[in-house]
Amino acid sequence: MSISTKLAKLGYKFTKPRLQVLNYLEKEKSLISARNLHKKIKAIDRASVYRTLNLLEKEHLVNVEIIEKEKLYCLADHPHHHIICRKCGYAEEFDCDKNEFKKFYNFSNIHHQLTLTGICNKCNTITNE
Amino acid sequence: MSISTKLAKLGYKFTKPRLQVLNYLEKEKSLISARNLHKKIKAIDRASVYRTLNLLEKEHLVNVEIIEKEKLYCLADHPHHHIICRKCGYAEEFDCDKNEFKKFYNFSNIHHQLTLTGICNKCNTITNE
DNA sequence: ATCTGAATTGCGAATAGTTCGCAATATGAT
DNA sequence: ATCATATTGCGAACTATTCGCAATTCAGAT
Ligand SMILES: [Mn+2]
Ligand SMILES: [Mn+2]
Ligand SMILES: [Zn+2]
Ligand SMILES: [Zn+2]
Repeated sequence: MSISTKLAKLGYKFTKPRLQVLNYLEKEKSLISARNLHKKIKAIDRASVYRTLNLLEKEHLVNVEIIEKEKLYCLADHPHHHIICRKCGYAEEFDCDKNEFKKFYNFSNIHHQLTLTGICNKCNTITNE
Repeated sequence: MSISTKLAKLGYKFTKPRLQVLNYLEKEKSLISARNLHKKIKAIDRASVYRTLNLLEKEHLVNVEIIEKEKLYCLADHPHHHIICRKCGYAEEFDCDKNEFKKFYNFSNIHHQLTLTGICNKCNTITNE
């Protein structure tokens, strides 16, 4: 089921801002912040970008990672996380095994947020030459 | 080696604000934010609390988790993470196996940030009664 | 113990990401 | 087409954090 269909099923109206944000996220292969998303979609307001991303987050349709207080988003089409270069922001995905976190009997409704950061090969080379 | 000794070794001055922050963190069994730390140590300035925590973070002497855009700190005396109740903020620790993240050959100097959130037993009971 | 230069502090102003209030507009059910 | 209401755009507001800078404190040398 496409994400826009999911949104409709959840009772949300299918508006131009939402369409544009979804379109962009579907193209984007990496992580993107609200701020950069807004730069890319100049036609819609900053607040609408934030509101749409919040909605997608609430419905678990995007993954969120926080780097330096800024939320970074990508579509949650499959369970995964990212490792992000602290120098240049380059990101790679890796799969996520949700079962890993089943062991916490004292809590229910467990969510998890895992972010790895490092220095990518390219930046490492630049630094050391 | 005590943390204050470590700080001295790293060339930092041993000041009243730093002492007070360290003292408080050593007592604290849970996670605490800069804001709440400042409430507890009224004698020192907000900016000094932030500056000390940043210093401790840079030197890897505290663990940091971000919940709703606020950084939460605890002493990094042993490798661990927390699972935090989304309703009341109650936190439990769990051990961390750093070797888990060695597999990312394309990155060096890997750091990781893992945060679990859930609803604790107590809050779960309250909600359903 | 005093001196001294550098590190650190406190203060208030500034910043950055995000949210809010509200009037105007777009949506989709009838 | 009409209508109720969900959503938008705009600017102002909010919150955690940082910054600039003068005043203070620290630690090492005398
Ligand atoms: Mn991704
Ligand atoms: Mn802890
Ligand atoms: Zn890089
Ligand atoms: Zn709770």
